[in-house]
Amino acid sequence: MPELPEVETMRRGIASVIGKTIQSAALVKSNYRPILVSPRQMLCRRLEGRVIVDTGRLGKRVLLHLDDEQILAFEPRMTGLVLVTDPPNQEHLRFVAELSGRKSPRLMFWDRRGLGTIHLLTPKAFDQKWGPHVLGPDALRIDGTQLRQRLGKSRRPIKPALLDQKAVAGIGNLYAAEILFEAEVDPRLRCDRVTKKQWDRIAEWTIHVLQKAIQYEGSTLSDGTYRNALNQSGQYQNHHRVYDRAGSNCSRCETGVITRIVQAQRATFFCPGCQRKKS
DNA sequence: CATATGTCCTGAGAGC
DNA sequence: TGCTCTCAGGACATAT
Repeated sequence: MPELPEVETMRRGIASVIGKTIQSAALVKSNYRPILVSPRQMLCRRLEGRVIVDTGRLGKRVLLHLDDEQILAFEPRMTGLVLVTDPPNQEHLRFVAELSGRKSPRLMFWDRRGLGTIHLLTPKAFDQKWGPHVLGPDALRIDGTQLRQRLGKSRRPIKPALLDQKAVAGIGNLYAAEILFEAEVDPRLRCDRVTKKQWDRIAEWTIHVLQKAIQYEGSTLSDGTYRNALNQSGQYQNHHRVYDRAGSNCSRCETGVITRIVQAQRATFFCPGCQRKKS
């Protein structure tokens, strides 16, 4: 489940496409749900001949900035991968762009479950769809004041609130759990009862946890889907302290047992010993 | 407006 | 062994 660290790793992994020209592009799967590709018509033709001038990331999306100012955006959602090497299989390959260069480089989008999206957007359309009025600040640049402004009056529990991309962009289910563990905040605590100090701690640990996860090239869970651009597993799963560790002893308080609960239809992992509801 | 729930999708793993 | 069923959680549509 690509969240910010996995998407950032993908972005870094495709640096070699910068400066290359898209010679041809094709949507591979004819049965790919049309709503997931926008525009439905002409997308590939509008790409042909364009130069990729830069890569970027917006929350959990990989961006390619083109020389005509259009932006090609890949949104991996659950199982999507942006690749410059062979995908895990041919069956779920969704998009291929042939690029200029001696080694005939390719840029591909592979997606086993097919929930991911591909968008080609003008700057104006991009802003309307994902501008600052839609998405919150990037999680790597968040601070406690911003979090408190955006969530401090909410009655939702803090953990599902951190998944709200309008509040802060890039955090998903896995890292929300890790962040709250490090910040020692109970995931069930209502936002409007989180103290200023706690918001600061949550923001600090958000940046720290995500940076660390980027260093380890993201988390490859037991289904093995997530790979970096060189088709290698991430390593941050070996550093998870709560996620998918129900039943283990807490690595911090040594007396607590990591517990799995369900919040807003999503699994939450935490240590009831050291993430106690306070304030 | 804020918040909750339903939907899409595939394949791993559980349980019989 | 082989079948059926549940579950995983991105973003967004619809309901409350």
